[in-house]
Amino acid sequence: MTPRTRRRTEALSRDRIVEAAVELLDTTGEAGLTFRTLTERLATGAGAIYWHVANKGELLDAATDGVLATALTAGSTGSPGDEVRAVALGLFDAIDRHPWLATQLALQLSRGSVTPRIFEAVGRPVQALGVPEGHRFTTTSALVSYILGAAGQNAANARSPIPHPNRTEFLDAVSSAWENLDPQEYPFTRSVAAELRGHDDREQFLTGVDLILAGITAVHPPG
Amino acid sequence: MTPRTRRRTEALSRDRIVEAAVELLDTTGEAGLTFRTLTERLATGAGAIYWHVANKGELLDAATDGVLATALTAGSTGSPGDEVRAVALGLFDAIDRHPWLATQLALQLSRGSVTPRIFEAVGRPVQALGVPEGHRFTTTSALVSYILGAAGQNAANARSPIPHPNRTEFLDAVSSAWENLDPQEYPFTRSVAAELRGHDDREQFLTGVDLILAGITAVHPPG
DNA sequence: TTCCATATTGGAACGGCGTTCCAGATATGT
DNA sequence: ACATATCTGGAACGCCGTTCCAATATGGAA
Repeated sequence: MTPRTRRRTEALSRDRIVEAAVELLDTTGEAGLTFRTLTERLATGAGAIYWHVANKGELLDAATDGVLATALTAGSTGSPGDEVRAVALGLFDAIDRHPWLATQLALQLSRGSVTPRIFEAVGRPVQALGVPEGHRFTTTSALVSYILGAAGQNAANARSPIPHPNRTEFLDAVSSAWENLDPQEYPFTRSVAAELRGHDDREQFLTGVDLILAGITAVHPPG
Repeated sequence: MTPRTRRRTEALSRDRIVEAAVELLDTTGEAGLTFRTLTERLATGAGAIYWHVANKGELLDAATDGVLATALTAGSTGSPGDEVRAVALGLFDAIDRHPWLATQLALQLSRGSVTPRIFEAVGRPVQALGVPEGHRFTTTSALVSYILGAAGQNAANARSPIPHPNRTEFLDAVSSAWENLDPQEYPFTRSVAAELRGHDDREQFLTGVDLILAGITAVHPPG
């Protein structure tokens, strides 16, 4: 089964290309993935890559699909509320690990298989929560919007232009900036600058999920 | 006051450049704004533009600032809940009119003056809603996340790769696609495909805002 | 084993992008 | 009026995604 003539390097394949693309995206950011860096990393030429992948968009789609698949494999254990939290956290953490995911999800939501996958994962526990027919689509949409919006903002912070050595220092800087805003124009923002300091992103994200869950049970009381 | 020697064309200025950029973004999309189309539109050279604007990022920032300013001028009339709805709708409509805003807001949220402006507009009525100190930052963040997430998804649909002649046809196509999904893997998504048909984006967006408002009053009962 | 059609590869080349550079034109202060 | 600072237009640079194609590797038929 071993080919008589051994290849110089491991055979190129769509999977190997996508894997390298994800690695480049994770380590060097969205701007770090170019066909030139990719050809260098894979020790090949552009034409070879284009034989396996139609264009950069398809490459990004494939990268998104792969990462998303592992993010959405949540075991359906616990109450519907717990499951919503689990799915939400799965997406949040995936976007946190791969900030480029936020951009891609925003771009792909209109097409492709991304929307149904996310919708299914969030909608199932929503239905189990007792949301009546006719409200399930809207309710699930609201949750998905929040999840992607919050995770996206988090990702935006992650790929901030100015890199910050540690999180405390970063929060201090933003908090101080808020405290120095014009008191006439920004009274509220100034007043919550202290709350910003030392908050945990994940925890805050979950609090938001709970807020929406509370709204769901308030609007659609169980029983 | 009129200069002795009349200019061939109206004098170039930062404002005129930003104005042209917004127009190009609105009419030809994010990819339609290039320094070449801009020089053509303004009948000048690249160097002239770079004299007034540092780079493309600053140009996009300025365009975002301008559009956002008009979007956030909401008269504070009505109950706190109404005001939250008004601010949310203002942002939603602005992003609907200028789909490129969604991308820019996601990019700029970490820096610049964008975050405080939005935070202030949303946070003031949140405070008026009776949310106690220590919860205001998190609550406002949740609302902002939902607003930007939902509006962003809407914008993604707007700049869909395949242009759709009318909305009904577009919804029919997506709805049919959902109904044809694998029954084993996508039972929920299939079951809500009908709800997708004929829904109104703005209305659905507001329903989500109300859901969160209901959650806020449930978690922090007034009085 | 030899041969050939097909599958795959590497790299040169193309047009378009953001940006830089600079010679010249235009405005301003004395 | 002239010297200085401001502003302009366009050529050129390097990088991008993508296309094209000659060269190579592969696998079945003869």
